[in-house]
Amino acid sequence: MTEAIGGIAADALKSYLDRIMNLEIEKKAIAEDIKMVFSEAKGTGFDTKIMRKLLTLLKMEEHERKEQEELLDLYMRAAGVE
Amino acid sequence: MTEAIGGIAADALKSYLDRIMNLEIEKKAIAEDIKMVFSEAKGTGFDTKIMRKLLTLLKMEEHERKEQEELLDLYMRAAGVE
Amino acid sequence: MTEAIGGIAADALKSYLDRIMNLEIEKKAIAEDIKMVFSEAKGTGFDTKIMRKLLTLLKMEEHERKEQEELLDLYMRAAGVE
Amino acid sequence: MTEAIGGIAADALKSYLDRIMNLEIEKKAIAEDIKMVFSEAKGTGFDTKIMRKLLTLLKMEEHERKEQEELLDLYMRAAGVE
DNA sequence: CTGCCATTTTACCGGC
DNA sequence: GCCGGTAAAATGGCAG
Repeated sequence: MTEAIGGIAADALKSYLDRIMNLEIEKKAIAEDIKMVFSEAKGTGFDTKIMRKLLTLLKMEEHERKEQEELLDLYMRAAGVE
Repeated sequence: MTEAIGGIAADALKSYLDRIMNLEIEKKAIAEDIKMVFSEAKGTGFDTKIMRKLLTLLKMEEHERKEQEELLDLYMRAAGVE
Repeated sequence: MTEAIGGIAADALKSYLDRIMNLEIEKKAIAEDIKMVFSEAKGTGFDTKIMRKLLTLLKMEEHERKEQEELLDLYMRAAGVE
Repeated sequence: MTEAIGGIAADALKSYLDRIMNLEIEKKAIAEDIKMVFSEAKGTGFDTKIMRKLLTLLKMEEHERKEQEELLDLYMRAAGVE
């Protein structure tokens, strides 16, 4: 890395950084698209917060979900929540 | 043929969820690409940690520039310059 | 605001900004303390993620909680999740 | 006298939750104070939006300085300067 | 496997 | 009073 300044390495580095930045721009654009879909859904009366929760659950395996619920239940009882 | 379940347009909901899930897949693919570029850079001897720091600095400079412009805008508006 | 530069208003502004920044420092310190408690809890074997969920639930009114659950349920059925 | 519920030290859990909740109350109080300062500033004719922008710029400059130092550190280490 | 960093989610504030 | 954007918190993922 010490020869990076003014050498071939510097060009390579710039190239890598450029590629990354461009990809990040693309990624950001898609994130925008996602936001727009949510916004559209909201405009037709859907609750986006619930939609997000639903998406999370869809990604989760069932046993994983059950496990979490049980643990939460246990903690609630331990904390004295009825 | 929108089937309503409990007052919810089921088809519309499914469509939104589908679109979002597909966009998320695309986004993830780009994230993978970024990772690969880093990995390639690492393979040619670059320090990814330094690369990341450079990227954050570059982004911050850009962001700062933007903030300053916005501030100037606000000032002008506050001063009655339309 | 246009007389702000070099006038009394500038001093007032600085004073406000200072007060705010100091308060933000205090706030941040407390946030650190909270993190430390979580970290301590984790060290004695508790699952901090579940603890956070529990805290959220404790802050929520019961009817509010029920409402959200029912809505989620409705959406799940609408989306065809069994 | 730690009572165990399902293998959970109930007293310990309650204690952690209490400490966290109290700290959160303190934090919230400071947040209120900050709000009051903004409100006071607004009352004397300042534009809170501009104030917020200034604060973000100030924070960003500080942050950037820090990042640059860290980057320099990294460079030196990469160059074998310990 | 632990700590760090990015992304995501949540809460807040100001405007309409 | 809602809604949009903006800052803080929390979750998840990654490198070391």
